[in-house]
Amino acid sequence: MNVSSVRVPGVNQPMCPSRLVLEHVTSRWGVLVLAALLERSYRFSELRRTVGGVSEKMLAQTLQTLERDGFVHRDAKPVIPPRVDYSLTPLGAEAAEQVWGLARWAERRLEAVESARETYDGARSQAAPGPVGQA
Amino acid sequence: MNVSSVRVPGVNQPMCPSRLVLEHVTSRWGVLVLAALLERSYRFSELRRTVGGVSEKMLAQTLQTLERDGFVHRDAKPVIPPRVDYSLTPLGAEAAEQVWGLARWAERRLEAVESARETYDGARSQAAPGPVGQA
DNA sequence: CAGGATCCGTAACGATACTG
DNA sequence: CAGTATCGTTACGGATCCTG
Repeated sequence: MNVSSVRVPGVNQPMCPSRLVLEHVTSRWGVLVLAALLERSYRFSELRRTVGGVSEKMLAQTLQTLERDGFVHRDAKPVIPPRVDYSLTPLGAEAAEQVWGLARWAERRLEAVESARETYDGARSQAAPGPVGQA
Repeated sequence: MNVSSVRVPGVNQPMCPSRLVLEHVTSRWGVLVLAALLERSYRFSELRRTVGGVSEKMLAQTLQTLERDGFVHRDAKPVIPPRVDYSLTPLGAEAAEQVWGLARWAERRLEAVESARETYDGARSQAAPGPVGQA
């Protein structure tokens, strides 16, 4: 795969298919769901509480996407009240470890990034004096 | 960092800051820009052509975000017509290799994912008979 | 040529209500 | 409990115009 292999004339056209997989696992809730399931399996609303801040709709949608891609296994027990357990497949565990690795890298370099941001923002406020203006 | 460290009551609240870094580097154009710059430095519209399908606005925005995070170096030469070269900082090279690694993983597992999707889609069409209905 | 400002359509997202 | 359906909002992304 090389960078030029994209194909996006108008809007969200296909582009390279692996890009889609990447977007699924790095999606806002995808990362958190994978990370949570890396530890153990969860039920739906249990997962919802654990992740925190995710709507039912988005959680369901995220789980379906991840299930369709073969990353999570959905175990729906035919009981009343319903009980559904979600867990990682081997492929999903791989995915989870990948994104978790990336997340840990981001965390390790967070200080460097924040430092860079301060430098950047500082340099910009020189050009456009703010409350500290030395006019 | 653990999954519960998120904080998103209403909308796009802060959550864990490393999540932001992750979103920047895995963003739609962020990945492609980093990947492109991994090979060599580029000028603005050169990069625009290389990535393909990115609008001026989004490319500028992506580059600014990446520059602010300390991932890309912006070298604006004071000439007419303007010439601006973009390249990776050491930190940016690290980021690029990380996401590139993830992208390559996605590519390696693409077949497994697509196979999983077929299984998933196939199973669903059993429940809701389509054009192949065996009624 | 590099990019800022503006306008606008789309689609992602969140909240709520409802169903099995 | 585990979702689906609907609706309103928002912000993301693209096209265009314009300036240094």
